[in-house]
Amino acid sequence: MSKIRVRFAPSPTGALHIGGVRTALYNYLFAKKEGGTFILRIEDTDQTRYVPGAEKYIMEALEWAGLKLDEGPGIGGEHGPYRQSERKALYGEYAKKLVDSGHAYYAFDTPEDLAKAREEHPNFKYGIMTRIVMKNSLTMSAEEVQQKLDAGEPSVIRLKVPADEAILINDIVRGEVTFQSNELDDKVMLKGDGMPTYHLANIVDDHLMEISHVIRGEEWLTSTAHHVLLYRAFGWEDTMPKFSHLPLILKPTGKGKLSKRDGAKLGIPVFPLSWDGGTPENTFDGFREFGFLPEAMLNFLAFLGWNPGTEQEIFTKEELAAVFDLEKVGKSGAKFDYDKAKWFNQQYIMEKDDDALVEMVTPIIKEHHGEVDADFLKGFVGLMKERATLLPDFWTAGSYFFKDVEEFDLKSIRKRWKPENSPKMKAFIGAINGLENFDAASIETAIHAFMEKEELGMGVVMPALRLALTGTMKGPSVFDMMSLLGKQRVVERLEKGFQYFDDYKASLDQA
RNA sequence: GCUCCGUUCGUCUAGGGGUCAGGACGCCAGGUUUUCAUCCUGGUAACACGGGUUCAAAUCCCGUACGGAGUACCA
Repeated sequence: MSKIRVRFAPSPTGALHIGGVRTALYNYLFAKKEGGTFILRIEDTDQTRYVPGAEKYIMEALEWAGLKLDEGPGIGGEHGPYRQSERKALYGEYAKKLVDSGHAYYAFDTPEDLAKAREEHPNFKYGIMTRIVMKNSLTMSAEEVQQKLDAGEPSVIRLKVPADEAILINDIVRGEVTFQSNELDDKVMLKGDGMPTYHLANIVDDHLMEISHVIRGEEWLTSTAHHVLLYRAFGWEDTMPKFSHLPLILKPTGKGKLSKRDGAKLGIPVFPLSWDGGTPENTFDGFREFGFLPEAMLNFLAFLGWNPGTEQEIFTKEELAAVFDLEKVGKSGAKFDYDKAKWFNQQYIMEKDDDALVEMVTPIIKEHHGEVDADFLKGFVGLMKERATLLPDFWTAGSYFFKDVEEFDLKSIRKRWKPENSPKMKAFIGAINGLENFDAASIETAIHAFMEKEELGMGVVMPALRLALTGTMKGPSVFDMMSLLGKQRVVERLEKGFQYFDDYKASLDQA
C-alpha cells in the first residue's frame, strides 16, 4: 500500500467549529495510526466569504488541541502551496483540460438567466436535460464561443455529467453508496472570477498532494458523486483517495446540527477558542476559556461518533491513535453531551500532576486576586483538584484560600454553632496559636486533644472550624487547609468567625 | 419536492442470527468522609413501527414513520 496522506481542509470563513476540530482529530488519529502524514490545506477560493484572522484561528486551535501538522501553510512541505488562493493558476489549467477532453464546457448564462430558469421550473437543474437549452459551448458554434471568450464575456466552466452512469462510492464508514449520474447537475468548476469551486480545487489538490484518504463531514457525501466523476474525467481513478464521511455533531436538545447559536443559548462552548467577531453575537468563548483541558476536549470529541469497542473511555492522544479505526466510526449523528464533556474534564484535572495544574490555574487566580506564591498554589491545587470540573472552579470553589471570608453559610451556622460552646472554642484559638508545628498531622493531634479535654464531639468542632475558615460546609480536609493557610491567617479567621457566629445567633434571638 | 444517509436506555454507545441486550454520562438510593468532592455498592432506563425470511431476528430483506444532509458562480 502506498503512503498514507490525509488532509484537513477548512475554509477560513470564521472560527473553526467544534465539528471541524473533530474532523481534524479523526484525520490526525488516522494519520498517526498508519504512520502517515497530516496536512492542513486552506480552502479559500471564495473571496466573498474570506474572514481575516480565520486562518490564524485554525492554526491556533489545532496547536492548542495538540494536533500537530506535518505539512501546511507556514509549515511547508513538498506539495505546497497549501492555500488554494495561491494555486489559482493551476485550477484554470485543469479546467481547460476538462473542456479540451470533452468533460466540461463553457457556460455564459448570467445569474439572471439562472434565476429565471429556476423561477420557471421549480426543480430546475443545470444538467443533462437542460444544458441543451442554455447559453453554453454545447449549444453555440465554436466561432461564437471563441468570440465571446475573446471579448472577455463572463463565463464559467461546468462539468459535463455523462448520461446513464452509475457511480458507486465505497465509503469506509458508510459502506456502498450509489448515485445515478442522471440525477446529478452540471456543477460549476471554474467560477466567473477565475477561481475554482470547491469541487474542482478539492480534486485537483487531493490528487496533486497525493492524498490517500479523504475524511470529512457527512455534508460532503452527496457531492462525492461529482468528485468521482471528476477523478474519472481526469483519468485519475486509479489513485482516487478512499472516502470516509463522518456523522454530524447534533444539538444537545431538539433537532439539527450543533450551531453557534446553541452555544449562546445553552451556555456551552461550541468552538475550541474564543473568537472576537466584532459584534456581541459573533463573539464568544471556546473550550479553552470555559476551562477545558485540550486533552479532555479531544477525548470527548473522539467519542462523539466513534468508540474503540472496549470499555476504556479515558485515552491519551497516543492511546487514541493506537486504537483508532475508521471502520468503527458510527453512521448516525451524535448529540453534543455537555455533561459528558465536563466529566471527561474532571477526570483529566484529577489526573494532572500539581505542577501542571499550577500552570493552568495561575492565570485564573491572577485575574481574580493578583500574584500568589507558587508553593502555596501547588498546595492549593493539590487540595482542590478533586473538587473542580472546569478550571475556573478552582477560583469559584476555592477563593477563600486567597481572600478573607466575606460570606458565611448562615443556615449552617444556625444549625452548627452552639453559643454555649463559644467560650471553649475561643479558648482553643489560643492553643492553636501556641502550636509549634503547623503541619496537618500536628494540627489534627491538637484538635483531637482539645475535643477530648473539653468533651466536645467532632460534629461541633469540625463544622465550626470549617465555617469560620471558609464560610461554607464544602471543601478539603480542615487540617490540610489550616496547614496551608498558615497559623496567622487561621487564628485571625477563627477569631473573626467565632465572634461573627455569636453575634449572628444573638441577633436571631432578639428577632 | 427530488437525491443520498441514518434510527439500541434521556445522552454517548457495545452487540452484526440463539446475550438475563453490556458499559459510560446523567439521575436516584446506600456506604466511606468532620463537610463537599473523590471512591465503592446498588437502582432507573433502550432494540422506532409494520410485514416478511428463519427452528430462532435488535441483528438479514421490504415497507412505513421519524430524523439528518445535499440540492449556489459557498465550502
